[in-house]
Amino acid sequence: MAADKKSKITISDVARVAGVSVTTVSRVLNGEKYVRPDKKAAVDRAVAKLEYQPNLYARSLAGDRSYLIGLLFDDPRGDYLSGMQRGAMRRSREAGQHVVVELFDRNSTLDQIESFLTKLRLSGVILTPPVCDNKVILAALAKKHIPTVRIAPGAPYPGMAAVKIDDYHAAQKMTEHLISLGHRDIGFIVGDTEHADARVRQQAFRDTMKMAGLPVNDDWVASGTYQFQSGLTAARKILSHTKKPSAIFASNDDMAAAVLVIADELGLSVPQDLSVAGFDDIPLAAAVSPALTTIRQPVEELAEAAIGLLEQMIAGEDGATESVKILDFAFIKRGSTAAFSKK
Amino acid sequence: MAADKKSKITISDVARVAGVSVTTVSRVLNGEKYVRPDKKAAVDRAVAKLEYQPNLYARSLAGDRSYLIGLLFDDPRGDYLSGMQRGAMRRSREAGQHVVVELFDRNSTLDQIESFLTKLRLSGVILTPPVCDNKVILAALAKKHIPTVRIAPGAPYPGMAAVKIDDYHAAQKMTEHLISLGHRDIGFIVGDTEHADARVRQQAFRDTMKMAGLPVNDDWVASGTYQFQSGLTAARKILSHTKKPSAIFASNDDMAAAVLVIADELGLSVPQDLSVAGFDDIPLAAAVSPALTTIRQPVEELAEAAIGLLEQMIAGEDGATESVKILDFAFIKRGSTAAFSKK
DNA sequence: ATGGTTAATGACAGCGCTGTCAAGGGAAGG
DNA sequence: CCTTCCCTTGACAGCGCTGTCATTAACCAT
Repeated sequence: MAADKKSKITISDVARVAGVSVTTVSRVLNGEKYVRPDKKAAVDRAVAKLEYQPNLYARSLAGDRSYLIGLLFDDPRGDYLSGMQRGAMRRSREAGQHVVVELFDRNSTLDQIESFLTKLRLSGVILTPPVCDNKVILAALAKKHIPTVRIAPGAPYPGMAAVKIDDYHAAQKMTEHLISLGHRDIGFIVGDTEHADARVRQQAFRDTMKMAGLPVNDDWVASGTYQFQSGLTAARKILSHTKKPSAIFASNDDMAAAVLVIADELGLSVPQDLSVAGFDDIPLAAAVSPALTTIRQPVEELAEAAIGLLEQMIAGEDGATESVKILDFAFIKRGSTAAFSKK
Repeated sequence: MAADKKSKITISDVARVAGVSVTTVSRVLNGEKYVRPDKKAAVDRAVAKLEYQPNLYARSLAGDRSYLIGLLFDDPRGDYLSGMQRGAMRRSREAGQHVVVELFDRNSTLDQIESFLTKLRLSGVILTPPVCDNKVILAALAKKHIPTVRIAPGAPYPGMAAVKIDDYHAAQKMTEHLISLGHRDIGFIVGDTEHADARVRQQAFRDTMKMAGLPVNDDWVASGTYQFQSGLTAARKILSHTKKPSAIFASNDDMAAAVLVIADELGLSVPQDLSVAGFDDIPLAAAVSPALTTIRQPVEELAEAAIGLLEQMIAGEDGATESVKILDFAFIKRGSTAAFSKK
């Protein structure tokens, strides 16, 4: 197209070309009412012709708001993060916002957080687990009245929206799957209980076992941290007992993959001797052998939905603030689970 | 619209408390010279006392620069991205900058890129593969004179710094490892040749084989895209021939993991019947069974170094612009490679 | 002393935009 | 025909900071 338009063009250039005042241009840019259609058209034409780009910083300074959305996280599993970002960015672009990422771990101080927030004056924030349940951060956000959407949070937090899948239902479904295959001795690896979802998944497992009239043997329940390494330890612990379960349900795929490795070490073949189930459907799940039966979380969609809610909140739509959006999960049957066969 | 907390404090509040002019405060804030130590101290004290946070947008507007660093990528492997970000963020925070992430794939238009750049007026940009070799993006960045650091780029680009490991040397080392184990029939899976590193790794493999006086059998060279899926196809192709190689070197871990799966399918045991080598040392590499012998890229360090270089470029240090920083890789020996045993 | 530098500081004018307010014009109401 | 009210528009004053320039103090070398 036009090779180069160098000197930065401003709103007054647009005003001149469109034959209106800068105020009117500003109105059009911000979609305010009280602008006659013909003027609006003239402005739109001028904007297009000049390839005008409003100065983000001038807008932010004058309007006392920003066009930046913060995505705060604390070292989530890599694949989770990446999908989340992809979704958030795609949606933000449409909304004229940009995504600033920031890392907060449990060592972050209140000062750091407040400093970050006041400095960037974010127009909205998305919190991923486990930051979404970090009291300090939540309080700081609430105090500053920053629109916030939490992804897969634990307990609700007043004034903040949330997006999640139904972890309980999903974990229940997986447990039922194992039971329906004839397994009665089922082990479970708990995730990082700082994440609310880890607690819910465990609860669902226990409830479902109880409903089916099956006991949960504590020898076969081990706690992990959602990390692969922790899965190794947990699996070793569970499979060290003379009487072993015929199936293990791990709270996420990383740990389920670890079970596979330990089973291999112990000469147990999966799924003949041991069925293994995971959760999340990260790429790894399909990459291991046998591939993992798991639950798919629509990660990108979660992020997109979060940005959508944020937009509504920023726009001041009342309902949005307290809404909780639940997206569908998918049960993925692969080779790591099979019917129980006594031997 | 709740009446908010403490009224925002500005630079003039600081000036008043410190008993100096706003200009002087600004000088201290920006580390300019010509400020007497005692005044500087007074300002620092006032800043601390008031917990003053400069308004990012006012600074950007007035100073015509931003405090935002862009991290552009095009769907890199998840683990790579996550490490990259962690490193970039940690270092940026120290430098008072923030990281904006943005996705650019091959469908992004020049318009989108220019719009993004002029709107955010980034103070610097980091490019990850394969965006770092995207002509369109590079040209846009160069035209706007935005300080840019490329990570693992192909050919050098004038005016831009780069950070990388010595891919050639690393791939050479891996090839030598395989040869030293007694393998003579070695297969190779090429990565996405849009990434410069994929081309270099392949070249190193071929050169090293030649140096050792070993032929490269084209039946055993297959091309992939760095994705796990493509590794499946490539491995199937290579192992479909009657005469099979005794080792396969995949250009990254995802594809190496795929080789493991196919080997299992074909009843080949690793490493007894087939040695498999990867590259990158992503978490998956240690999670599969047997764990992969691979090359570790110091991803976070690469990102940190990139931000460091960016800082220098932003500060206007001459040498920085053209510098290429090479970080060390590490050779990781694990269970997937073993001495050749004829059978 | 005289002039020539360099160091240290402040006054002030914007940066490009939005919020506010005042004003003009028409439709509706009396 | 005059109000009243609402729609439509533009002038203008900042938002909080930095760049520029003028000014004074301090220091050297004549």
